[in-house]
Amino acid sequence: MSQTVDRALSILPLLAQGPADLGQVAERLGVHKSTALRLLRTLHEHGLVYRQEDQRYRLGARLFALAQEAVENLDVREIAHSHLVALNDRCGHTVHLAVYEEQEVLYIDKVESRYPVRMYSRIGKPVAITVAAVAKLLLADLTEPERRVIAEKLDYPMYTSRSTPNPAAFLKELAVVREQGWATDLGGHEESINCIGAPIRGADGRVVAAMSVSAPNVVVTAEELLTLLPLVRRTAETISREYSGTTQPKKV
Amino acid sequence: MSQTVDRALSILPLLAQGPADLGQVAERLGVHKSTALRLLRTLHEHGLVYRQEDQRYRLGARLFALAQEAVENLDVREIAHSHLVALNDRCGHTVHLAVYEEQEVLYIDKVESRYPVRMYSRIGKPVAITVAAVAKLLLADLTEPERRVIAEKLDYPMYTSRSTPNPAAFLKELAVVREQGWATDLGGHEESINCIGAPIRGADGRVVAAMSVSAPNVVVTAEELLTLLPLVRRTAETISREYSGTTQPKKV
DNA sequence: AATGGGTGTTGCATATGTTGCAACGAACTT
DNA sequence: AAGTTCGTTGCAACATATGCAACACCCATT
Repeated sequence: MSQTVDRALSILPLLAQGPADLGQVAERLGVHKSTALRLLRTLHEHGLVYRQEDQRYRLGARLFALAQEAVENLDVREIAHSHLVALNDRCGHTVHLAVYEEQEVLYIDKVESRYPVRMYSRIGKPVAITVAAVAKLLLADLTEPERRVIAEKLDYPMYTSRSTPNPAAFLKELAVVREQGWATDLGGHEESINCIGAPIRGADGRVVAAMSVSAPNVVVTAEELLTLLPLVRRTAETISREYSGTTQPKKV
Repeated sequence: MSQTVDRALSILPLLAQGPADLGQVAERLGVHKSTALRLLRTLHEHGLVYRQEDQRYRLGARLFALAQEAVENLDVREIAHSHLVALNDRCGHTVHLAVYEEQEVLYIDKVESRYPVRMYSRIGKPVAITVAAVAKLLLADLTEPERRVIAEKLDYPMYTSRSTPNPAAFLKELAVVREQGWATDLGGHEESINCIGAPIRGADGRVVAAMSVSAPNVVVTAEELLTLLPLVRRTAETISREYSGTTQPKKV
């Protein structure tokens, strides 16, 4: 809606791919060098862009700080955190919390496994949306037309032989998840890693977040992991209740 | 330099403090509501701002993704990571990697402690600059006038009785660190937590990053932690060598 | 040494894009 | 049903961002 701001913001994803000099930025933006310079300067003043010694620009430090503050202000995260830690204490595995936002699912909290073999993931990292247990839970709660539209739009990378292969399979899986109220990812993302997850609901019953427990085969088999399901579901329900409680007196 | 972009970007730190509605944003920005609306819309299109159900705006998901991509593109981090993990394997404690940028020191990587008692920190979080071992290392490498200017500008919160109290003490500490080539934080941030750190240098000898090992008193005493110093310094030197190697053929 | 291409940078006139206004609509209170 | 409050839209006036051309600078080449 605002051309100038639009151009300035387009620089960010561009720099996310790697550092670039003024000429490159101007070219890829389709504007004159002097224009690009002024936009970059403004971004720089706000700390979103950093100028390294070789004069090239890259993303700046304030971005981290902003993302940091943002995540700490999420209500669900705050409420859920202690419960996630408690769950980790009991089972020892990696625990994740994720939300859905604008076509993306992303982790907003994580408690690391106590076992030496850990799975790779990071807060803020977009989730493998077609296979992750938390993604299935969050998408399963959308309306049927929404689910169809998104399922069609997605890519279906075959991380492993057990990855969700296409929209039809994904929609079917979402229906199952919706029905049973929990989800799994059995080697669909990484051959040797299994997850089980459960939804966290707001006062109106809608899914506001999803949590999961992940563990590699070498630590526990899929069957053993599934025995934790009741515990995971109870934890999710506890968080749901607490979250509903605090948000019931809906502030305006 | 660009008024429109400047205004738009000023919205981000504003929303970092918590969600706000259109009126609040317009007021705190000092512009008309319609103007604020258009800026917010542009930010929204780029995913930097999210509109929650109650119509209020808060920071959006893409911020995380951007910060994520940015951190993964840092050369030092990539080179250092495996060494940090190896160090953690050997000693079990929390390992941090930090850089200095525009008056701030921030963590860009972290390997969690294997012990149940962990210290709180998060990648992207600005470091307690007056006490942290990594901060001392990074600042100690600046020129003398730079150090003086920064030391004067900083706040000196007394986290504990052993926190650095004022600019003079800080400058003195930096001189020591600069001389000896390593740094400590013995209960200066959290009474019960000690850290030891070492610098990572580029080909020209300048400090490009700093790493540290942190452990709470309940796990190891400060003396025991100090026995790890040679190991930490060796690791930092290994990383320095590898980093210098890759950046020697200075790209233009 | 001097020249040439490659950067990033500045001042300026033009016109493009942004602004505030006022009026509308929707949702919620009284 | 009238009265708030909030978000939204179209429009005309103005301020602001734009591209240009010229400059400054650094490095490599001759």
